[in-house]
Formats: sequence, structure tokens, C-alpha cells
Amino acid sequence: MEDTMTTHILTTRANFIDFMGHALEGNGMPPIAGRILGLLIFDGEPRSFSDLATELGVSRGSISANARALVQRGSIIKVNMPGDRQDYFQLADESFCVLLQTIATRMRSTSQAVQGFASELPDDATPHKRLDGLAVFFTAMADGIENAAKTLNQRC
Amino acid sequence: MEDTMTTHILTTRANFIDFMGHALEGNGMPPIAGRILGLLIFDGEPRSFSDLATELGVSRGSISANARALVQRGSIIKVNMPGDRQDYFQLADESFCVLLQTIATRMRSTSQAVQGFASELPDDATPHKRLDGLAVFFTAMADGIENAAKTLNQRC
DNA sequence: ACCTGCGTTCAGTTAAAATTGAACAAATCA
DNA sequence: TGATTTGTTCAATTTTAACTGAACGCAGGT
Repeated sequence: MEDTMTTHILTTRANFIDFMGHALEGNGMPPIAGRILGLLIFDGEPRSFSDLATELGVSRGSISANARALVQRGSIIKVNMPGDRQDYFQLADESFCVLLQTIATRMRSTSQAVQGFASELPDDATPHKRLDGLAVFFTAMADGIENAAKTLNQRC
Repeated sequence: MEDTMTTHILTTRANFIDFMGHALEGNGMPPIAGRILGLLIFDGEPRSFSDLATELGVSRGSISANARALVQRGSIIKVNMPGDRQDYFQLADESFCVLLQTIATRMRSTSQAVQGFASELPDDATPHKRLDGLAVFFTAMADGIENAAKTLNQRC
């Protein structure tokens, strides 16, 4: 009974980790980054570098690269345990907010880029208007996402 | 002078098309789809199937596949010109709105999926809470994006 | 000093995605 | 009918991204 329960949780855990791998793949991140994030979200507590490699069944090189990318994005943080020189990783408190901010920022820079193209064109040219419209579109999207961040009532 | 102007516009056009190719690449679409979209946004008017292949310098097979994908997404529409049996494509009026709706929908389904994983876990388990939080996150994002769509005062 | 464990790096490999190009069917025209 | 044009399909190819694994430097431990 206890075992059944545990098994079910472990199955769910594995499925969730797998799911996150695919989900973040669709957002321009490598699958393993998604799996690391999924594992850390699920477990909540710090996990060691080696554990990640072992549990996910991937090379240490992969953990190194992908964990670094996640740290850089602010999704996870690296922590040190006293008397243990391994690196540990855990979900960042502001993880989700950071994710939103990252996306919003990307939208804004895209908007700016499009605006740049528009400004190259004569004001009366119809492409100018359309590119302007596209720039507005990206800005609106950035606004919407940042707004969502605030809605989450966390510090963003 | 006239020539300089035209050249500059053409250069900007080429750069914009190229930019869109890269931009949509980051959103999970093939580069050529982005370039087709960029070309149609810039030009505004219908362009023929063959023109797309010629101007973008890619195979007809690629135009066929990518244009179809864009049509299916609702970003562009296929139109027919009287007395010309070629297929023409042009930017859909609701192009940008559709883009937002697509993203919002994906967010909601992701949220639901995560919620599904959460429901597999006992209510008192801490992973349950975290997955719930993640689901809320995706919902908030979907809301934010749909809100942005409405802000654009177009019919969405 | 030597050994062991840890994380990084990067050249090589593998796997996945995108694109090509030739074959094809349908439609048009002479 | 036969020749042409048009868009689709799919197997082969190219391109790109991701991953591996061995070599390396660094820290501690014995």
C-alpha cells in the first residue's frame, strides 16, 4: 500500500520531468534543461550535480551546460552544502517570475528591432505602417506578460 | 536618387525578411515560414506561389510545406486571382491576433497538463503545491496574452 | 607527493529538423 | 492527344542542434 503510493508518485514524477523536457523544448530550450527544471520543481529541495546526472541518465557535460544556462536565466540557483564540495541546485524562488520577465524582455527587443526596420522606410510607405503595427503587437505582448507577472502577486 | 531610395527600401525589405526568418525560428517555426510571413507583411499585397519560391530562392516543395503551415495557423490566407490558376498568398487580417491566440491556447493546455500531474499527487504532498503553482503560472500567462490581444483593439 | 572526486571544456558523434529535387496527379491550353 | 504549368509528396540530403565522453585543472584528503 505504502509501496503502491510511492510507486505512483515516482511514476508521476518521471512523467512530469519528461513532460517538462518537451514543454521547454517548444520554448527554445534544450530538452535536458527542461528535465533538470522539472526535477527541481518537483523535488523542491537542493539536488547535487551528480544526482542530476545519475537520475536523468545523462552525461556530466550535459548537466554542466544546461544547469549553467538555467542559472544564468535565473530559473535555478547553485547552492553549497557545508562539508560537501559538490554543487547543489535548487529552484529559484522567483523562478516563474524570471521566466516571464525573460520572455517579456525578448518581446520588447523584438519590437525594437521591428521598429528599427520601420524607421528605415519613408513615413508614407505602406510597409512602414505595417511594420509599426507589428512593433505595437510585440509591445502589447510584452505588456500583457509583465501584467501577468504582477497578477501572480509574487515579487517580480 | 530615386534609385538610391528604392535600393534602400529593398535592402530594408531583405533585412526584415531575414530577421523574421530568425525571429520565428525562436518560436518553433521553420525559418522559411518566417521569411514567407515577413515578405507578405512587408509587401501587404498577394504574392504568387512561384514568386515566393523565386524571391526567397527556395524550392517549391518548401513553399508548399511552409505556406500550408502558415495557412493552417491562420497567419496567411490563400487567394485566387481571376484568370490565373496560380495560388496567391497574403497576410491574414487577423494575423497578429491569431498568433496571440495560438500562444495563449498553448499556454492553457500546458497549464492543464501540469494540473493533471498535480492531481495525481496527494493533496498534502509538497510537490502538489508546486505543480499547482506552475499551473497557475501558465494560466496567468495565457490571461496576460489574451488581454494583450484585446488591447490591440482589433477583432480577436 | 599521490590519489580521488568534482565540474568544465571541446572535439567528435548522434539525433532531429529543415530543405531539396525528382516524380507525380490534376488542370489548362493548343 | 500531347505539351505545359501548377502544387503536392516523399525519399534523400543537408544543416543545425544536442549530447557524449575523454582530457583537463582545481581542491581536498591521505
